[in-house]
Amino acid sequence: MDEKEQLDHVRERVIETIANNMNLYGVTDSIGRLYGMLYFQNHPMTLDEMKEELGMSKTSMSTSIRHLLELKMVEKVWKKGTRKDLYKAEEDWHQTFIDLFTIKWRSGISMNISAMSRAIAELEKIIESEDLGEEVRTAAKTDIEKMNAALQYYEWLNRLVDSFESGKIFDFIPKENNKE
Amino acid sequence: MDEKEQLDHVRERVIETIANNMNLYGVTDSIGRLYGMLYFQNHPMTLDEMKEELGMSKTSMSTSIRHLLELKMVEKVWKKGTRKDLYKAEEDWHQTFIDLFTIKWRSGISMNISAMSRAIAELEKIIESEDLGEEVRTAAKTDIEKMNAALQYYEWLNRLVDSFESGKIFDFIPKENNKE
DNA sequence: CAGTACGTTCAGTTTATTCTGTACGTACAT
DNA sequence: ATGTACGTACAGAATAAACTGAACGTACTG
Repeated sequence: MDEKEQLDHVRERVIETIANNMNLYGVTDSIGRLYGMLYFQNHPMTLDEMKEELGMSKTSMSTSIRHLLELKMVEKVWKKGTRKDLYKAEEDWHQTFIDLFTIKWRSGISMNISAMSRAIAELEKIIESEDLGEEVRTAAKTDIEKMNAALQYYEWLNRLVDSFESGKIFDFIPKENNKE
Repeated sequence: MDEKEQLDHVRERVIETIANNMNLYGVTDSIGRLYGMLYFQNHPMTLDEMKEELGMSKTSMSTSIRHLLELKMVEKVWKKGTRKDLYKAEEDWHQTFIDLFTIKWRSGISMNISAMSRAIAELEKIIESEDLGEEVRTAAKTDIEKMNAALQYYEWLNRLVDSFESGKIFDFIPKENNKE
């Protein structure tokens, strides 16, 4: 068997594994495959080249790349002389991981925090009502407790994401493992 | 307006927010809603009660609960006297977060690590071939480099998940925030 | 000013996922 | 044993997501 073929075959298998893994990040297989392909390509690619390489429509390449751009897994590259847009894969996966978390989680967290806070305030107002059945008051109180617990969690999560974003997480879990 | 209604309304809104957020964890809306509902219910529930409460089929409840069980977001509760299965929501969200990560990521990580390792070994074997075009050799070498970088990332991720699973992450990011 | 080479929007189609109702198996009760 | 109450497998229907090709807008080219 030809070595070039072997090489391609190994590459493809690895790309498939990467794509598969990227499901965990909330990314579809085909977008994952696109990323994997770009990662092993040693030069930025145009949409047409991607389309060619993956045998998919240009539309798909366009939307997939946009998706990857939003997640900062891919960046646009400028090259004079060509009118086509060029894209390359972000190579630092630690950074990719962090960006992904930051982008996807941050807004969700803050939405939850504000929703919980608002809800707690409303429940506290309800509790103040004079004419209130005892069982309703108890229910409101336990709800408030649960929401406070949730709030505490979201704030913890926020601090976790902070430590990702600032890179401080690497003080705690270093990129290089010295231990073994 | 009746206070009981208000209470229910607030609760529902919060549940909706939670469900929405759980998308980030790779869980569908309706499963998220089921979890949220269970979280605010102050007693374990049967499948029939859930079905009633959410207005969905019992089949859905059964499969959704199984899903939540797998993620350890819900646990089965025993109560003598009834033949029905009872389920309650895991209340500690920090723990839930950790379990989720551990369960969903661990296997993916190790699959990737082994896939990468195997691929690297194969490429190194290819490089050893005497009759090998120079450009193929170079390509193989850069691929190996990229795979090594990926490997380093996965090992980092594994150590991160370790710190979640062991609870050591809380030494670094404490559950209670003392700072502000 | 055409003319061409791009990327992207949009509507329709295909494919995958979620949801439901019926049917089934098991375990307990009588 | 017979009946009943439960959870779940399974197949089909409803819903959502991914993918495509044609049409469009923009920007560069001659």
